Amino acid sequence: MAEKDVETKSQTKDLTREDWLIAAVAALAEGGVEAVKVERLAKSLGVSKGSFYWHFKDRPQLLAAILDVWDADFTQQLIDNAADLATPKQRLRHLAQDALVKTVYGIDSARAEAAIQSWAATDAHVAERLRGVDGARLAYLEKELAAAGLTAETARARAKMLYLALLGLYAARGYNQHLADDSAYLALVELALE
Amino acid sequence: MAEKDVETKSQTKDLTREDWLIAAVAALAEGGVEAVKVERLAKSLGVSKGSFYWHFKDRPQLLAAILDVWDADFTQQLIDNAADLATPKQRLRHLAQDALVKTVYGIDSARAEAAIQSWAATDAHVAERLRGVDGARLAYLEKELAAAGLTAETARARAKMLYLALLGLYAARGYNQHLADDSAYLALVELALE
DNA sequence: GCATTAACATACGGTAGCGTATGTATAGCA
DNA sequence: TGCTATACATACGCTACCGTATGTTAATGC
Repeated sequence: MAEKDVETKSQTKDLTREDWLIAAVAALAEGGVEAVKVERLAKSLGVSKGSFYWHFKDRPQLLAAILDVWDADFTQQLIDNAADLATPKQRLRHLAQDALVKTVYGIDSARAEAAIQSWAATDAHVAERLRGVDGARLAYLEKELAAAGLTAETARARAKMLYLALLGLYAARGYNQHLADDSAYLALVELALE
Repeated sequence: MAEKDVETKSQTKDLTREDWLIAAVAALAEGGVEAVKVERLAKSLGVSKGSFYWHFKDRPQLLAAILDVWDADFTQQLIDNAADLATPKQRLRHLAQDALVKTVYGIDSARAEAAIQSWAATDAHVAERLRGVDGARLAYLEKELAAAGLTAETARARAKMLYLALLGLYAARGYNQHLADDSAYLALVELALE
């Protein structure tokens, strides 16, 4: 009778490199980079680590690939989405909304980013990537704020303010739902636009 | 002259529980909770882990003690320091200055706090402690902002804004010195007071 | 229908870390 | 001088990892 049929899960299909990457980013968002372990991921995916070392050279390569996924799918798409709105204020409000609610592959991008931030504190390569992203975002914010009518000086200060608060909100998301309250941030955006 | 030269390697004296705690908080601030390892600390202190298990029951007890040290020496003292100034604006400005430059036992409190935040994301006990601290700080900020002449509603929103930005600044300190620029935060305090 | 290859599984050696058990040096005290 | 407590050091077994080497299976090309 049923001799060698189903195990714990429906293992009908082979895993792809992207399956591994998504699981890795999810683990990163949930537990930080220290939770991204080869054998733990294998267990959560229902395979052995033999699968991992088929798709990846080693753990450092996985971590580097995580950064690429994050850069491409979690940060780049954001600015693009708001580009087709008419006014700077509309674009800024839409961007803020996006930054607050965004999920990718079912992963809360805020938690992923908070994890990457604390990762950056102990890894110079990650720090450099993150500084690049910060710079691009700040430049965009500053540009839109200036387009909304603020002076160059004020736009620069307000952009930094908005971005710092967003980082704080990301950090707070992990442990303090009350503090990480989206409406407070949206109010701050309005304050920055005055 | 040279009777109190306890640093680095001159192991003429026994270690105290406090020595261990300070080293642990320093490790936390530098590498996060995952860097707080018994045998690593022992090596950095120039002793074996036999010393650790004399002063502490186990690693969880050390981590709990770290939280107590942080609560007592890194958070409580802050508010107290500003209490003897005359006006709410003065107290708020002084508090902001303190929050930005503070070091305890030679440890940058901002980095320590960022480490505790990411720790809180994966540890419910830490999260609860941190929420308590957040609540107290927010209440104080709100009170002073109200005393400075803002309406209750505005004071609440501005307090949250200031605090979120401070958290963001703490997070950024770890990897982006340019973004974590103190003068930008002090400007934000002035904006909040308008 | 046989060899090849993709996609794993299994087994192994090695390191880092935890906690325990036990040995040891030193200071204070009687 | 011997006794005791303090503050360690050393050695051990255990687990969670990493990476490698090699075995296995299912699908595919020819």
